[in-house]
Amino acid sequence: MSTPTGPRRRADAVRNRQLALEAATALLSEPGASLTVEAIAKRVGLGAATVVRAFGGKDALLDAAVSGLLEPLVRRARDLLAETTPTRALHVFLRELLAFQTAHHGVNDQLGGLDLPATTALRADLVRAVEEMIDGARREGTVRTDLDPGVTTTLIGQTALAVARAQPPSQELADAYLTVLLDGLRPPSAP
Amino acid sequence: MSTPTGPRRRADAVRNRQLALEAATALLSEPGASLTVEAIAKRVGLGAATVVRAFGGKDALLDAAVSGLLEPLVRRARDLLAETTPTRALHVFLRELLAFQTAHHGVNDQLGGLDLPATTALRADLVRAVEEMIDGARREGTVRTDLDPGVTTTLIGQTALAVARAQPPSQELADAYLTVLLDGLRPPSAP
DNA sequence: CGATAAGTGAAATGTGCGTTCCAGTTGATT
DNA sequence: AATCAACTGGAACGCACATTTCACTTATCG
Repeated sequence: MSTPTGPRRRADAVRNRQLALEAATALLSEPGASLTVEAIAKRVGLGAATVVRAFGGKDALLDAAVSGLLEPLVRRARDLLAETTPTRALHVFLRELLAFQTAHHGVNDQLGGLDLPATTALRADLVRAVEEMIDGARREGTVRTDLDPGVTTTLIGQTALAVARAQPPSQELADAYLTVLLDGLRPPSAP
Repeated sequence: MSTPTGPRRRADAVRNRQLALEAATALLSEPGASLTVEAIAKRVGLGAATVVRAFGGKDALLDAAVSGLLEPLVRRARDLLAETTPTRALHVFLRELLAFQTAHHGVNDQLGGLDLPATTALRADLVRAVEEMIDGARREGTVRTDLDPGVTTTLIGQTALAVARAQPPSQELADAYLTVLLDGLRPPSAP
């Protein structure tokens, strides 16, 4: 496929687009951030119009920002699945997922009414990867099989969201979640 | 204390106030409900102004509605503490708490930026009751003691919230949560 | 350079929502 | 029935945001 030659893009516009993306990404990790276009613009000394235009709308900007955060996480999940046993992948990944949610508190908070296609797709990838881990772990006998696999996945996802919503989010709380979740997911009579 | 004699209150105003409260309460249990003053008003055929005036503001209306839902739950928690052992109270109450969240999906969803004093107070009561259950259950040896009690309470509360946010909320999911949570909360080497 | 299209941001516009106004209506009291 | 304060709801207002406009600026290229 050939890169379609659109109208010329000026270097400063490209740089401003990058600045806006970084500002949005930074705000996503701050608990009380307002996440308005003006707030994002002010953070890098741009006008609101410039920020919006660079992405064609606020939704697209946030979609890009969230996707940028999610992408490495999805890659990590896939890598773990390839490198190690499902059980170990599940344990390691859950720890990292909860740490991610603790660090990027705002990622799932104010995003309710927005249309974020790339983010939605990445989330689906994440769910698929976790399902694979659970499926494998069940086969290995380290995860209980008396629950529906899909329900188990949802449970894990919602648990991750819950960590992000705690006030304040703390690593201690995330650790407690992980401990309880993993113990609760074990087969009722396993070591 | 004597009831302060304010201006006369007409019967239809009292009735409309009640209608508005019921409409708000009903909307709180509907997943996709918009929860705007207009939506509440339209539901009972009143004007938006009337609905707002009856409570002195949207926040006060929702505070009353949510409190009305929460009150029986708090009473139930206290009753269980008085009637039975902490362990049994914890198990029974958790099941009912999750059922409540499943039924009243919207209660915690769109309420972020609002000021709800009565609701906040009731929530604190609820937290206190659950803390008491956990404390007692720990003493009875049915809940693990390697986690901070406060963290354990937060964990339970966030789990309840997570149930409400699932799409769609189902009793099956709530049951799965309960199973995993209770198994995970047991001391690592208990039956 | 000089020409010109791309880019910029302050201000204008549009939208959704809670709240307030006010002219008209209605329940209560005598 | 007559009076009057309480009540009502459509319209106006205020506010917070996202988005668009447009006169001005600036990077880019011959």
